[in-house]
Amino acid sequence: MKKKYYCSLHFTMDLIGNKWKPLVLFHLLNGPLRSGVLQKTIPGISNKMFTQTVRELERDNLVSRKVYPVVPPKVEYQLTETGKSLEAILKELDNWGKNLMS
Amino acid sequence: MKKKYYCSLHFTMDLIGNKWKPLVLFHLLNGPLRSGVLQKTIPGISNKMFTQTVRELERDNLVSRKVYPVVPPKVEYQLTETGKSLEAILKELDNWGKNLMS
DNA sequence: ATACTATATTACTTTTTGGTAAGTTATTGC
DNA sequence: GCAATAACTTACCAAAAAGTAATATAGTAT
Repeated sequence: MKKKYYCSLHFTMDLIGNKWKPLVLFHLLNGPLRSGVLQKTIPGISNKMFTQTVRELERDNLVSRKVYPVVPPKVEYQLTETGKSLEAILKELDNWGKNLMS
Repeated sequence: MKKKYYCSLHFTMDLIGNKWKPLVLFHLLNGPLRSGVLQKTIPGISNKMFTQTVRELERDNLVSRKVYPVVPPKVEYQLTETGKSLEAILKELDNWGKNLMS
């Protein structure tokens, strides 16, 4: 570990504490998605931010990236086991928002 | 609501989807804290970011702010009912990080 | 040979975030 | 009357994040 964390929540926030990562992970809960499909499930995310977000999630071993050697390219993203371990939390966050919005 | 959300998780992330807010909320789980004490529980947060974070949490009704009319000033922050409803999630996020770090 | 496809990457600019340091307040204690 | 106190607030600047638009790739279909 490069950085020192004063508590484990701090570590968690460094991994998924931004706006887009939980959304990307959430949309992968039902199984792998092609890059383009995943991106379209998240209106408002720019091309650049999408790529950057999945790159970081891949680096942190929360999603895996599978490239099919075809043309035009086909790339699929799916949750790793670590990513899947966030399932309950992601659904609770979604539900919490649902209750609060209504 | 000003913004349109395409899913409730998006709404959640707009409320608490940054690095500091979950940390502030987490440290208030055990009860109200004075401003200075709360700030010191979060090493690395600057004065400005701290103030800004609690202001936004207050605006969004996740924490309440109680000012005691004394000199020097005394200000306490505590979770609102809405803030408390995040307790389980915050603890799970902390635990998730704990497992992953070790 | 040109256009089309999906998935990026890059350069450039704008916007947002964050840090530092100084100032504010109003009373008490010296 | 001056310093000390807690909790800000502000101005200024630097750094980081994010948006836009152009470009790359390499087969296949026209």
